[in-house]
Amino acid sequence: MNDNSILAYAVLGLLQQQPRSGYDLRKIFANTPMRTFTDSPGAIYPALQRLEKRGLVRSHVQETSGLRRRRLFRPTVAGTVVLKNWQRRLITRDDVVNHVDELMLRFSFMDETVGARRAAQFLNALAAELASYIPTLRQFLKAQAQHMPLSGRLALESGIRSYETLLRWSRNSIKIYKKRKKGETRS
Amino acid sequence: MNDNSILAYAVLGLLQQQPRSGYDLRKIFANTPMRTFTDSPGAIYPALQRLEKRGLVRSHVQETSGLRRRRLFRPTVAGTVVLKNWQRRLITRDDVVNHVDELMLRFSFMDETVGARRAAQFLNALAAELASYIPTLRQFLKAQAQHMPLSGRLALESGIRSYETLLRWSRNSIKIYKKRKKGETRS
DNA sequence: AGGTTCATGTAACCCGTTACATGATTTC
DNA sequence: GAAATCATGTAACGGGTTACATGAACCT
Repeated sequence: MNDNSILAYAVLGLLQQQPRSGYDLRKIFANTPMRTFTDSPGAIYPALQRLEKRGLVRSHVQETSGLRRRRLFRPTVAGTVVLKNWQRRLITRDDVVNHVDELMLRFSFMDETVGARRAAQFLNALAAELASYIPTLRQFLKAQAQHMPLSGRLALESGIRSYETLLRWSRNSIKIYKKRKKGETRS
Repeated sequence: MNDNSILAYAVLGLLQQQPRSGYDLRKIFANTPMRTFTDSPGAIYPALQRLEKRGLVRSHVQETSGLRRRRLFRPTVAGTVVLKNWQRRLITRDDVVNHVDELMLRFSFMDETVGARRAAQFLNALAAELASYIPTLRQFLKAQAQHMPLSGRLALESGIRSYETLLRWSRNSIKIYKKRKKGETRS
């Protein structure tokens, strides 16, 4: 079977927090910083149907009195497993080059699913991959700068800075997890 | 007719620099920081066919002696117009939220197509849109932080920092364009 | 002669986009 | 009772992904 789409994983992560309807998900994708995901019904409802067909979520119509009919979805045990396995995948160069958004999505639900220890491990792996990737970009820029127009050079510089910011963020976040761990063992 | 895909615009921009074959493009997408684009033949060759069907590029087989046959593509006048119009589009909130990559691609060929003045205008518009968008993210984080798990908070913080870095980059780049302009008028 | 690289393609599949459609419930 | 919102769907379309396929030229 195929891998789930990134939208499907976003849905699975949100359902992990609490049961929600398709419309609930659409509202989240429309009104929060998760608006990078589509809130189109033509994407959400088919995605939910696929998840259910694959046995990763279960749904039943809510039949409380006076309310509009809502189909509530919640993850199955298999769905939770699939979500966790996705989050625990090794971080590859390809992830860093082409799928940073997916990496951040994997991370954003980690506390609630695989726990703080795993989250910190994830950050360490991410920092390592970034620390190895960034120099290759800097090297390319240095070698090619003279042959590139100003806008091209600047565009590349922008990409590099973005990765550097992400590296600083991940190192800083690692510290925060360490601090919190200390606080917990003491209390 | 439909808009061209972002891959199609990347191709069009590269052909604007010099005539290239599908294989040339694949090598660029495989071996340079433009590797965010696919180098799959199943994407490149159909994209070139569509561009030709739409009259935006023209191709002819290179018939030099002793070489492997190569189909060289170059933009038509219409293709150049379409590329420039795409680059000159107004920057929207939606661009900043969902299509930053496309914005950077638009910018990266600007010197060679619409010129330095337009590039500087683009940066000003980008900085303005970012300066208006970032506070809404900060506000959301402040309001929701207490209801969010640590990893969720951090993921959002990462997104905000990325936008802040982009804003700093654009302001810095504006300065560089101003400096270069001064130098040119003086010389 | 055989392997590698060059070079160009095709076809099935998946899924997000866009647009349309329907009806119930709340609100004024 | 009209408009807005809630809520869930469907269908055509486009284009990237994956995998397969073919053959010429170059290298050893």
